[in-house]
Amino acid sequence: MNELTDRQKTLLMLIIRDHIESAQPIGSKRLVDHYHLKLSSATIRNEMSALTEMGYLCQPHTSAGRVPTEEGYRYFVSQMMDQAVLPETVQRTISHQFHQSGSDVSQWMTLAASILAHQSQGISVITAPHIEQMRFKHVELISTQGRQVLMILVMVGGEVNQQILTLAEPVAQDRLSQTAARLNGLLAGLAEDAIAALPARSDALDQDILTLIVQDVRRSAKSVSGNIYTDGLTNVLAEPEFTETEEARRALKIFGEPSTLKDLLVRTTTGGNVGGLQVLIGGEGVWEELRQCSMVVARYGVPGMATGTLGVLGPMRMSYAKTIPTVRYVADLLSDMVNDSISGE
Amino acid sequence: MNELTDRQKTLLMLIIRDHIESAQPIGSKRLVDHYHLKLSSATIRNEMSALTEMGYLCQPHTSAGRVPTEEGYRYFVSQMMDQAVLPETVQRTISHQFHQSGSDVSQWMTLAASILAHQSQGISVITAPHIEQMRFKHVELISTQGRQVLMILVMVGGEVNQQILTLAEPVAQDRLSQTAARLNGLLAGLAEDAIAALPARSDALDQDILTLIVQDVRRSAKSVSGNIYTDGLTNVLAEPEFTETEEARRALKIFGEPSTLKDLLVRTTTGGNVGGLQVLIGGEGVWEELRQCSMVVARYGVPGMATGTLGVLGPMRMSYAKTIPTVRYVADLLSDMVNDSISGE
DNA sequence: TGTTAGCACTCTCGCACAGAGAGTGCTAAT
DNA sequence: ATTAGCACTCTCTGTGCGAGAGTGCTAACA
Repeated sequence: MNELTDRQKTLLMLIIRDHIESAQPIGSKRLVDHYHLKLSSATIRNEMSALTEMGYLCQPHTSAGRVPTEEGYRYFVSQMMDQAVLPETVQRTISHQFHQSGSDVSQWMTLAASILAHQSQGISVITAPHIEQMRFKHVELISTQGRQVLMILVMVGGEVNQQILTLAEPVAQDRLSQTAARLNGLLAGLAEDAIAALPARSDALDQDILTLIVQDVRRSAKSVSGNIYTDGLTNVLAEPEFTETEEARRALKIFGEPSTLKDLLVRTTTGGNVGGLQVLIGGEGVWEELRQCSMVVARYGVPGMATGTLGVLGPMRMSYAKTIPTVRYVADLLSDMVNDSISGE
Repeated sequence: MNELTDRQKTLLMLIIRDHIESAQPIGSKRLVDHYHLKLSSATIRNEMSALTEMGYLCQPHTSAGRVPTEEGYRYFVSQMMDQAVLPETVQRTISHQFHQSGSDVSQWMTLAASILAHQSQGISVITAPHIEQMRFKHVELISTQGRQVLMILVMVGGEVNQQILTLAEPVAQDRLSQTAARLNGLLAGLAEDAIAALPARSDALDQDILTLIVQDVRRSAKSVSGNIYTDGLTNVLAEPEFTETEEARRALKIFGEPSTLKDLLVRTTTGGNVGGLQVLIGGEGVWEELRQCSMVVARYGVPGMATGTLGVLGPMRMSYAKTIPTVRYVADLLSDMVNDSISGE
């Protein structure tokens, strides 16, 4: 397959780069003029014709310039994947922003989504890190008036769940505190199944709370990937391929339903090893709605402990040269932060 | 101003209602046919001409049907405001959904945003309830490995802040618990200024934590309105007035920048009393980007204690008959929930 | 053999133009 | 006060034509 001569290669790269910028079909004459090539347009035409035959280019109609095919984009991406590096100044800016921000996971996520969207001019999506082995760390019971009790559950890794319980009858704060203390001693470091396997408690209140804790831990563990953060929805509306609102609508609708979105991210990255970065071009034949779009996705986190997915969606014509290194850099950054927050425990 | 005859009134209402449905200029003939009026098209034309002169209607061009002006919409809304009621079945569905959902504020918000967007086919926006007098309820300090400490701060009303502190030196969980207990006794029910006015503590750790608590409470109180929840961004893309992407983009861009959005909501509802519902038509001359849009906004919550804002943005042609009662109903519902959660303390 | 100049061909895009259709305003009759 | 009739205006749609851009092919050239 890879029988491209050097000249064809550079030509192809040039065409794609130009088309990404200009959003227009690229003609032979234009190419010569624009890049001061030492070749005539006729030669270029021959090469273009060859590239078209090989499936890297196509023409919207008989007498228009060439436009990259999905295959063309794939080649383009595979070629520039390694060499694309984020300028150090940008790296510093981003890392600075992260260190400025709070230490709250949801703040990281929002920030990362914002950075990705802004840098890539696309739509960014991130799932919060999912703790794969959810382990109990601490529970706190705070009485409010009457039978309402605020339960705060802290997991190893820093995830905090809060929930309001309604007990059968009012219980004094003292007793609640004792219960919490007992359970803290009992459950420290245990995973869901271990907790569920514990023998029944003699104290009824203990037992009730215990049941609720199991429920809560289980719910946490089940949510395949936590919350989804997204940003930059309006970025793509500026792109010429979306002047037809219908196209834009179809793509954006995916982001309306969180469940679909989650599904998309999960499917695209099942088994993807952290650090590996995937570029999905034109929906890869699977996602009909995204036929005109590309996604750059990566997993981040610590495998086996806590991982999440992040990505950028944009038109197939998006600036891979910017998006790919940005996604990679942010993924690495988040991995570090997750790592710190785990090993810090 | 209000010199409309009964016939003009019904005619105006009919025209606007029809235009909201059809999105097209309404002609005299069409009106007669469609609604089986006992009048001829010529009579209608005279009346329409009068309504046009009074500023309630206008024509896109000399020989097209009539389209409501902003003034026309205002009249329409003022007339139907009172009588618009949400069908009981819908009310039940909504209230059911709320009672099904968790007791977490962020869950309420997401749900409310989703319901509003879905019912009104517009873009919904809600600010989380802002506790106006932030009062301390409980603090919890949980040691993690090393000098990192997870501080969980609970406010009266159930708001929970979590934060990771880095102490100067490692401190055992025992000592942290004692500190927390001391502070809990000391600070219960106090507001920010009262905490700040306390005399310095003899214990250095106590003092440090105290300072951080003040900071945190202050930060909570300062965030004019908590998080912003929004939904239904893609709904409006279906509307014909947004086939020109440029228009859509301008309106949607507002929702890209949370700060702008917050500003918008705050400005539109300053001093607005809870329960009062405002309809802003065509940006009211202030919001250039929203010239083609309308907003239905309301405040909810308990004045002086905790309030928030919610609203729906849609094209000027949006279905006020559905949106207004929905916004009102959801606002009331949220007010009740906020009320319960406060008085329950 | 690879490259280039030239040329005929094709297809889109923009524009002008005409006719249909819808709606109006006005006037005169009821 | 209402209505029928009519002339007028304006948009919308489809058609046709010329300009422009780009191609593929052939023949000449290094």
